[in-house]
Amino acid sequence: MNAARTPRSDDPDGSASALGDDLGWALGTVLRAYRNAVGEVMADLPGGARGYQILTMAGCGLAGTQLALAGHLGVDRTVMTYLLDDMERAGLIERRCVPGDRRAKQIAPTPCGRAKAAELRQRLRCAEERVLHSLEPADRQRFRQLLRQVAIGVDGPRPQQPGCEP
Amino acid sequence: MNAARTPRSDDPDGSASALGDDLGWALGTVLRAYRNAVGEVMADLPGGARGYQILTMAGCGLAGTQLALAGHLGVDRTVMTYLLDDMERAGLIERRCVPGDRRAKQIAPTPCGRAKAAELRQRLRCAEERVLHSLEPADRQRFRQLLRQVAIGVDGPRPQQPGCEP
DNA sequence: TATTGTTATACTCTATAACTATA
DNA sequence: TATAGTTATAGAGTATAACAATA
Repeated sequence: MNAARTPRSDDPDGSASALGDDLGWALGTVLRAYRNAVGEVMADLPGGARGYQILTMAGCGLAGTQLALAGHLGVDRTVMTYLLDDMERAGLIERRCVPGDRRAKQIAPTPCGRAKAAELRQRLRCAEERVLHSLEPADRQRFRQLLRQVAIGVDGPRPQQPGCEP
Repeated sequence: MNAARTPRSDDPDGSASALGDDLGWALGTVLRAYRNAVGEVMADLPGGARGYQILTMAGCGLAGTQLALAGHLGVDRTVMTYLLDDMERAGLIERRCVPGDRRAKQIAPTPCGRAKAAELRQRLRCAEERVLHSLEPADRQRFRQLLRQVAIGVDGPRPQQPGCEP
């Protein structure tokens, strides 16, 4: 099932083993599949999957300011403005004043936004499971856990690996 | 370590547990980190990480025609034309005639392209490991394996999950 | 008639720069 | 002076449509 780790005579530069270990290809392929699967579920939600993520964060009271939200989602603050404009127009979130800093805006879900997120949650979960259908249930949980650990860790320190940049 | 699965009184709609299980956020975050880490390694390679993937495929003799390559990489065939134009200009690949179909082009690496891919392989692997640094070595292998299994499986059948679309 | 590849064009997404208002 | 947010503009990346050559 795994690509061979030992060099073969017809593969002197290790291309073959590199194929199966290409993290970039696998990540890109899975994210593309995710977008396809989730796209229809999120079709009528402003911002799509990202709009859902904002609603979820805001639902936990963890959204914070627009800048914090932009950092969490990995987009520029200007993108966040457009995104929140759309969501506010749709009545899903509201911009509240932050006590103590009149520049910043606190992002909070409206009751309608909460309801929408709760409605989508189940359908999203199903779409996600379809993406992971080639894993057995136990492996799906394991995969989710590992992926989440990687995602949380990427903002942390990036220690030099031994044997790199010799 | 895991988000709570049981409903809590201050989280009636399950937002909190949904946070840690959001596959889309985790995938997006990890892919973004991957691009940041790998970007500098692939800076001078036409097509970046995608150019590397093409070289790797072609190095194994698995690249096939431009259309097959485009499908594997998940891009439009027109994008593939531009991409291969750049790589051909840089002397990394060449378009060969396919015996039996004079419309199609077989993509093959030049010796220079092979050497470039081999040179980048080690540095790429190091960059990838930095992205995965929050996992222990054993978990990194496990994660790579699971991710690859998902990626390979996404093109297969998408069976209906029980409990979905009721 | 359908398919492979190319070219020209248009669109989408995102970032950069300049601005206002606060700190 | 620096920061949060907005707006206008420009850029990168991608897709759509039309085309030529071939099946």
